[in-house]
Amino acid sequence: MRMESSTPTHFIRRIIEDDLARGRYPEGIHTRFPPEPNGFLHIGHAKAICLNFGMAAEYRGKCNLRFDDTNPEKEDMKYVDAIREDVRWLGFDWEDRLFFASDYFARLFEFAIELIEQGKAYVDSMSAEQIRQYRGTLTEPGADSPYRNRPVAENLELFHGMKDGEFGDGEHVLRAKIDMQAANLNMRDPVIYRIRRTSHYRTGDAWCIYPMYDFTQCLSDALEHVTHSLCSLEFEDHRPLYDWFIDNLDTPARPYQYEFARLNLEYTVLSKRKLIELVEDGHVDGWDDPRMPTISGLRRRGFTPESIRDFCERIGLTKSDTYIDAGVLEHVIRDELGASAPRRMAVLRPLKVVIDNYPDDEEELLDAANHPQDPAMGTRKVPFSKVIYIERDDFMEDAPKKFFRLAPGREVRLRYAYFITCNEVIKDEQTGEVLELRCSYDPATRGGNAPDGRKVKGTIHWVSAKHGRAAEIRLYDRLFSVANPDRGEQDWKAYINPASLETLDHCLTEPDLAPAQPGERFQFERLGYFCADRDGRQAGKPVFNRIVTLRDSWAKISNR
RNA sequence: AGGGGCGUAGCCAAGUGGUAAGGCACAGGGUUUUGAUCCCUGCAUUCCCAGGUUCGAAUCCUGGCGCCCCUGCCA
Repeated sequence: MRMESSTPTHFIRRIIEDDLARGRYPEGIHTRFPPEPNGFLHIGHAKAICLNFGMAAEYRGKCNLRFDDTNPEKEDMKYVDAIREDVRWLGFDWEDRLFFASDYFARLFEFAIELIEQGKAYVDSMSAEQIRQYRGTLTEPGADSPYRNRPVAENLELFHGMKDGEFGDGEHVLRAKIDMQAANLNMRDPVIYRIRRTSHYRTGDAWCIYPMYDFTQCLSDALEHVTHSLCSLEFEDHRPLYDWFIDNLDTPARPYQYEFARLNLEYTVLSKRKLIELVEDGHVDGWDDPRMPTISGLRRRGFTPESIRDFCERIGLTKSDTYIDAGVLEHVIRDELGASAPRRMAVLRPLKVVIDNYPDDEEELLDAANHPQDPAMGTRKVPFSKVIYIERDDFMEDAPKKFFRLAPGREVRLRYAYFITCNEVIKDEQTGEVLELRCSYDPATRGGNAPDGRKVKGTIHWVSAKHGRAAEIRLYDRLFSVANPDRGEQDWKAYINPASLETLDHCLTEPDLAPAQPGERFQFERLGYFCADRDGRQAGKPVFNRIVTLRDSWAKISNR
């Protein structure tokens, strides 16, 4: 149950409340989510999305979606489309505030001119290699570029020349003139414009110079009147630079940057580079492979927007490096689906059961509740007949006392149906494999209760052989076999779990499941939560993804 | 001549000088036609360490230790 005890507070919320209390933002706060459209969003981005849109919603402010697209070499429209879809799917709305840094290229250029005119930026004509050498190191100061004191007029002429395509890539860059001795490397005359003769996915060949992140981010924030610019910890060192541009330029607003720790999740990786590698090397089936920590992967797996928002709320927000226990993600989806998913029966690994004393041609429809705690979800009819299939795991020939399921001579309840007792085990003479069970049923127990008050400890699920429908079911396990693949002795890829996908091709479901639409979620009783996959359309039979298993205390007991 | 951050339970995380919230996980018990759900109960004499200030310290001071980030014309 979500017995939330007051919304958890965190330092960002405190900063905002303090600002509001001081009356600093009579128009309300303004945040933004600024992804670069060079890949797909993952659960780590969800944390930032929930924070930015969440704070805006909570304090009746606004949140923009802004594509930070200043590097033409990596960006593409297909990513902006995917990102828009993912943010919207998560439940957030940027209304009419969809922005692109590339729309600011002209204004950013003017800001650069303004800096040059003030003598606070210069065109440097050293090579990338030289610039690196002049930058110094972590412990040694940098040295001024010989071009550092170029006259303003010359800088202006050169910068216009850069813009007009008079130079090749790398011939010149524009640098902010700050302090080559600064202890903070970011302040050692950072490059703010570079020449790149590459078509931009939005501006085409209109520009051949592109602004750098540090210059773009703060000014874009200012242009959009962002009040609280929230980003991850690795940009803490960039804050002085962020402030420097804002302080030295005539901007329409004064945004402030605050940093929080990014998400790390056990048993997966959350870096764009690694995710790309998983896709390109074929370790997974694409960006939306249900094993991927991408938003699209989680969506296809069967996670709901609500569960992901709940996750982001539960993990907290601080500045300390964290590794979130994989159990938290499992918990949020179980929690939601436990309350909302209709129950159905499906058998993953069928074992034939013949009920000898049941009439050969008879069949009947039994009432089954769609949800044990929620009568409002109604009931359905489940067909029953002489031959059924049960889960192979629900039968043991030599069962320990603690095993409550079916075994020779033991009686169990077939959910919503009858008590049955196992009388005979038919095995393959060669292999010893159990082929089928011969059982008898007690007609008096129809519906699952014995008039004589007799109790059975086990209740198992089943599907009528005659009425069951074939289905393919995909079981997913963790993508990596260790909690922190980044932190091991070996390369992270050495820890990829080779058994992260198990496809079961001969599953049987109750007939009600045959028309399941892609995206529909169910609890298969006693097994877990499952989501119909789009592949079912082509396959001609339904395909279900296992979202997560049910908690299984028997597994814990039997593993001991 | 390095700079910037962070250390509270297995994992997260409240706490801001008044005697360690909460969640996940885990363990035990109860209810149960899902070994599910739900409901109880337990789970830090102590907050990275050592000194100090104080009637009183996770909170303040001093000194250590550990971990993360920073030397792209990426973001």
